[in-house]
Amino acid sequence: MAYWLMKSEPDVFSFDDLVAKTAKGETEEWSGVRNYAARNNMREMKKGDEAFFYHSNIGKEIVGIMKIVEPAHPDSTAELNAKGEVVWECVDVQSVKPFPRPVSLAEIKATPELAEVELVRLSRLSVSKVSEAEWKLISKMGGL
DNA sequence: GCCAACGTTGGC
DNA sequence: GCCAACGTTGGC
Repeated sequence: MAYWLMKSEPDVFSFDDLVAKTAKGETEEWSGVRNYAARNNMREMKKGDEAFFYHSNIGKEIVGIMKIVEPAHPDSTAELNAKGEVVWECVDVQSVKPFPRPVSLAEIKATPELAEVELVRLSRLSVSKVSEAEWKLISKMGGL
């Protein structure tokens, strides 16, 4: 099983929004990603993989865990390219559980073991990889 | 509001 | 295929 981190601006779509959807038995299509590196990461995702939910701009903290319920499929919101192909893809997600204590970007940056985490190293990438060691440490910092 | 980092575009 | 110009993301 692989681990990931996905960003969203909470005033657009927050972790609470995802929790509400999941409670109703619905899934969320992680659409709108228009970056090849992020798309390639989504293509690598498998059903059952878990991902941190990060609030960018507002909060700047990891607030919970979600899971991949459907692997990458064409993004219904994406326009076709000149050849009529779908370039952009997305995965479907549901919430798993919130962090009892959100883990801020400042905290992550202040933790030497997390210096290489892609959230910090590739700050503009909206879908990034998290190693198992990083996953465990951040979960612990979040109170899980 | 500014700026660094990075991706994309387009001229050559 | 290179590179300058420009646009976007996201932290500060």
